[in-house]
Amino acid sequence: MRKENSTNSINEKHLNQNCGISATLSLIGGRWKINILSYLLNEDRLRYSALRARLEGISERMLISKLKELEQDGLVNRIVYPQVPPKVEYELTELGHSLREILELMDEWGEQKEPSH
Amino acid sequence: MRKENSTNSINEKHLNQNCGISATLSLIGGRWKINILSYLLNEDRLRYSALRARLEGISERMLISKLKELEQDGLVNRIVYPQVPPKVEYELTELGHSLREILELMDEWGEQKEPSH
DNA sequence: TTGGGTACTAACAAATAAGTAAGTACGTAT
DNA sequence: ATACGTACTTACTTATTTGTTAGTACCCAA
Repeated sequence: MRKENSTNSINEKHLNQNCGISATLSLIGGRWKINILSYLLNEDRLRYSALRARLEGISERMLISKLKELEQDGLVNRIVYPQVPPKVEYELTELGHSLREILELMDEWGEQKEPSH
Repeated sequence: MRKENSTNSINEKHLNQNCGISATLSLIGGRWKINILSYLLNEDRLRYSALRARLEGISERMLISKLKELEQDGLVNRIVYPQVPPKVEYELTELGHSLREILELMDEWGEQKEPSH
């Protein structure tokens, strides 16, 4: 779905290869990923439906799509229980956990920047 | 230009108010901002033309637009010298400098994640 | 045989971000 | 009078992300 050779994606690729920050942002950026990561940091394992309940306003398409990206990027594990109705849980990988400090710093920074505003 | 009451922007606003990480990301996210910030962290003050030279592939429209956003968000100061041809320098504000630790962590994380790949 | 619960999928539409190309302004130098 | 250097601006196009709506699959239980 992404155009490999648009200037847009060439620029992105180039920056990701030359700048760790860009590379990091490309994994955790976007509207929902950090929230998914945050819930998983605090609650260990969560079922798909539990995540959906916590992420107010997210659509199923977005949730699935972001979970899939996180999984492909090695930040999240998907655990399938072979039963009906289906049960699927998500948890952070070790790499995912290693984001904790960064996320906590960003949270502090964002909160003290705008105190209740 | 932004639609105040699209679901998209409502979701963003809501998250930014309830999550420091989202708020932080909304200030430093996107394709170019972190690179601008990085150069200013390392080189103190830079002229517009110096920034443009460092940011390979950026268009003038993007550079100006990102600088303007950074300025409006209080991360960057714009210093105008009243002379012709024009001379304008950019530097980080105190708030901008306070991102140093976060950016350094993200850089490390991004680099060790994918060692030369 | 109809409906329920859970985790998805697919086709489409809207919104936003990023990029392209061509200009503007204004003193100064030629 | 023309051209130059610097920091922008404008109008427009393309790319990418996000959201909407309506499904699917599966076994079980009534």
